[in-house]
Amino acid sequence: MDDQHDGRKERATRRRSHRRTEILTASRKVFSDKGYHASSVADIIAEARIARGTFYLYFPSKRALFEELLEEMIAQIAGAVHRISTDGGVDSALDQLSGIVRRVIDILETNRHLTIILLREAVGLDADFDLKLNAFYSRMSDLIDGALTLGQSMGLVRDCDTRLASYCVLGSLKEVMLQRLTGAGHEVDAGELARGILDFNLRGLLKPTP
Amino acid sequence: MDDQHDGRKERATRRRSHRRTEILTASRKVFSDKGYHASSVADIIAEARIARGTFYLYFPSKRALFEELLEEMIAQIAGAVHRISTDGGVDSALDQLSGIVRRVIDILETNRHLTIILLREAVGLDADFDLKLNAFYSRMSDLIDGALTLGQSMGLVRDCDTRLASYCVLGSLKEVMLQRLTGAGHEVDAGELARGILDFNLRGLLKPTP
Amino acid sequence: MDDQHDGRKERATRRRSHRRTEILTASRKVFSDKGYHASSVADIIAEARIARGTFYLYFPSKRALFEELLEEMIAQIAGAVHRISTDGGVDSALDQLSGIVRRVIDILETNRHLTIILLREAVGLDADFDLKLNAFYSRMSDLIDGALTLGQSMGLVRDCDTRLASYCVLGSLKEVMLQRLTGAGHEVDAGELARGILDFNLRGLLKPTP
Amino acid sequence: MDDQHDGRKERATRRRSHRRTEILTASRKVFSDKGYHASSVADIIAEARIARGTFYLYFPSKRALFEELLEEMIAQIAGAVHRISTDGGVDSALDQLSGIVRRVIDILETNRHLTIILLREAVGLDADFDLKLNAFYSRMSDLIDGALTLGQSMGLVRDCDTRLASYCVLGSLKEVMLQRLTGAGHEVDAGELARGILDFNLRGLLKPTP
DNA sequence: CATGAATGAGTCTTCATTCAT
DNA sequence: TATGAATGAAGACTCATTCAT
Repeated sequence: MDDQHDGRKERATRRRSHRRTEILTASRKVFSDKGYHASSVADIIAEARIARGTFYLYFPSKRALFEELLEEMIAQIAGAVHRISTDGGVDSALDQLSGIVRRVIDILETNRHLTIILLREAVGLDADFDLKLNAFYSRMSDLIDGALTLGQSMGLVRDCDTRLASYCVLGSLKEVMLQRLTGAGHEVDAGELARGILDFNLRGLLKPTP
Repeated sequence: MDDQHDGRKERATRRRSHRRTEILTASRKVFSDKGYHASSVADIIAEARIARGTFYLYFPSKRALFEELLEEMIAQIAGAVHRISTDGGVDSALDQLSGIVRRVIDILETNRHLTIILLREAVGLDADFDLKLNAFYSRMSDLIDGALTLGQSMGLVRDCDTRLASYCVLGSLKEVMLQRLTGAGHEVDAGELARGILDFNLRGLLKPTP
Repeated sequence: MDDQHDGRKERATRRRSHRRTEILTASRKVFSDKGYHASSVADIIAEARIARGTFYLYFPSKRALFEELLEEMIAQIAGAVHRISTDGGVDSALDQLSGIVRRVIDILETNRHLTIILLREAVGLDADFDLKLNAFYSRMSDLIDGALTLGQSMGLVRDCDTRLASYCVLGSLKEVMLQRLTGAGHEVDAGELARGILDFNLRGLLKPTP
Repeated sequence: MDDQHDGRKERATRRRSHRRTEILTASRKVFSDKGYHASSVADIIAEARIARGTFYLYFPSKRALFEELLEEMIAQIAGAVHRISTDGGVDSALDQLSGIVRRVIDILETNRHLTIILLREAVGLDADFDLKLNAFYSRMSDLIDGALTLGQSMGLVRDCDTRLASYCVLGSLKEVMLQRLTGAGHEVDAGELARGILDFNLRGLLKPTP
C-alpha cells in the first residue's frame, strides 16, 4: 500500500513537473517572440493551452516565471565556461579556449528564444532584476579577465588593460550572436563562427607588419 | 505696436521651446533610470514638475516622446560617423578612425541617460520601433564593414570576414560603453579609452609572434 | 465524469449569460436615465454591482454595449412590423394595421428604457451609429410608404404625397410614445392609445363636412 | 470729452457684441456639424478664429453658450406661434393656422443648423437642460391643444383626445422637418410642404367615404 | 489539481476651464 | 481686451492576480 502510494505520488510529481515544463516551454516561445512586456499571461496560457488559474498553480507570478527562465539559461552558460587549466601548455590553452567559445555558442544556439531574451529584453523590469543580470555579466567578464591575466603571465597575451579587453570580448560575442539569432538564417556553420570570433579577438584587424 | 507684438510672440515661442526641452530632459532621466516600461507619464510629469495636461501639450504620447529622444541620439551619433577618406594614406586613415571613435565616445558620454536607453532599453516596444533600431545598427555595421573592406584593398586590414568583424567591433564598443556608463565612475579618461578600444580591435589579444 | 464535466460547463455558460444580461439590464437603466454621454462605465458597473474588469469581460467597450442595446431593440420593433397582406379585403387590412400599431406600442412599453434611448439619445455618437439609426428609420418609413401606396391602389387611401405622409405617421407615433414614456404615468390604456393614434392618422383632425 | 468717451464706449460695446455674434455663429456651425458632445471648445475657437481665453471672455462655459443658442431658437419659434383669433370665422382661422405652420417652417429652414440640434441633439446634457426642452415642447403642444379645443368649440375640429392629437401634430412636424433638414436636398417648396403637412393633419389618410 | 469568472489598481489620454502676460 | 500656456479632474480601458467551484 505504501508502494502504491509512493507510485501515485511519484506519478503525480512527474505529471506536475511535466506541466511546469510545458508552461516554461510555452512562455519561452512567447517571451522571445514578443518580449517580456508585450507578453501577457493570457498569451502564455493560450500557448500552453491551460487555464488562467493553472498558471498560478505552478508559478507565483509572471515575473517569477521569467526569472526562472533566465536563471536556467544563465546557469547553463555559466556551466559551460570554466577556468582554463595551464597544465598543458600554450596549445592546450588555446584549444580549451576554442572549446569554451564553441560550447557557449552551441548553448546559445539551442536556446535561441532564451538567448534573445537574455541579450536584449531582460532589462528594465526592476532593480532586482538588473542586479542579477549585471552579476551574471560581471561573472562572465571576470572569467575572461582572469583568463587574459593568466595568458599574460604565460607570455601568451600581450600587455593591455585586461578589464577593458574582457568587455570587448564579451561585447563582440554578444553582438555577433544577437545578429545571428535575430537575423534571417544561420548561414554560417557554428564551428566556423567560433573560429571567426576567436580569430578576431585574438589577432585583431590589422595585417601584421613584417 | 507691431514690435511689441512680435516681441511677445517671440518670447512665447522661446518659452514654449524651453518647456519642451525641460520635458525632454526630465524624461531622459526618468527613462534611463527606470526604463521605458516602468516609467509612467506620472513619473515624467513629476520629474518635470508640470501638470498632466501640459505633457500632452508638447508631445502627443509617451511613445512619441521616447521616439523623439532616441532619434535625436541616433542622429547625433550618425552625424559623428562618416566614411573614411583614403586620400591621406595609411596614417591619415588611422587618424580619422581614431577621431571617429573618440567623437562617438564623447557623444555617448555627454548623453549618458540616452545612451543607456539606446543600448539596452530601446527594444521590444513594437515592431515599428525595433525596425528603426535595427536600421540604425545596420547602418553602423555597414559603415564599419565598408571601412574594413576599404582597409583590405589598401593592404591595411588582414584577410577576414568583414561582416563578422564589423559586428565584433560594434559589439565591443557597445559593451564597453554600457559598462562605463552604468558602472560607478568614469575612472578612465575618454581619450585613453578610445585608444584602448581601437588597440583591441586593431591588434587583438595575442602577443605577436616574432 | 463526462456528465459532471458537461454539467459544470453548462452551468458556467448559463451563469455567464446571466451576468451578461445583468449588465445589459443595468446599462439600459443608466443610459436611459442619464443618456449615453453622461453615463460612465463607472455608473454602469455601480448599478450592476460588478468590478470594472468584469464589464470588459463581457463587452469590448462602452460603445459596443450601447450598440448591442440599440440593435436588440431595433430588431424587436422591425420584427413586429411587416407588410400588410391584401388578401382579406379592406377590413382585414385595417385590422392588420391596427395589430401592428398595437404590437409596436407593446414592445416600446415593455422596453421603456431602451425606447427612450432610441427615441432621443441615439444620435451624435459617431457617423457609423447615425447611419445605422437612419437606416432603421428609413426602413420604417419605407414600410409605411409601401402600405400607403398599396392603400391607394386599393382605393382606400386618398391621393397624397405618401413619402411626406409616411414621415408624419412615423413622427406622430414617435412623439406620442416619447411623451408617454418620459411622462409621469401611463394613464391611458395601450389599446386605447393605439386606437387614438390610428384614428388621428387615418381621419385627421377636421370634422367631415357632410 | 464725455461725448468722446461715450463714443468709445459705444464702439467698444458694438465691437464686443460683434465678437459675441461671431462666436455664436461659429459655434452654431460646429455644433450642428458634429453635435454637442463631439464639438470641443477647440473646434469652436478654431472656427471663430479667436484664442481660447477670448472664448471665456464672452461665455462662461461651453454649456452656457449652447444653452443660449437653443434659447434663441426657442424664442424665435415661440414668437412665430400664437393663439388663433376666432373673430374672423372658419376660413380666417384656417388661414391663420396655415400662416403659423408656414412661419414655423421658415424659421426652422433659416436656422437649419440650430434646428437639427434642437430636434435631436439637445438632449442628455443634464437634467436642467432636459427640463428646459420639455418645457418648450410642452408649451408648443399646449398651444396646439388650445387651438384644437377652440376648434372643437367652433364645430371645426371633430371629437377626439386633443392632448393626444397635439402630440401627433407636433411629432409629424418634427419628423418631417428633421428628414428635410438632414436629408440630401430641399426638393419641395416650403409652401407646398406646409400645405402637405397641414393637409395630412387636418384630413388624415383615408379617402372620405361618401 | 484544474478551471475561468471576477477583481481593482494602474495607465494613458482628453478637454473644459483658469490665469499670467 | 486678447492671448495661449498651464492645469487637473475625469474617463476608458488593461491585465496580473485571486478564489469559489
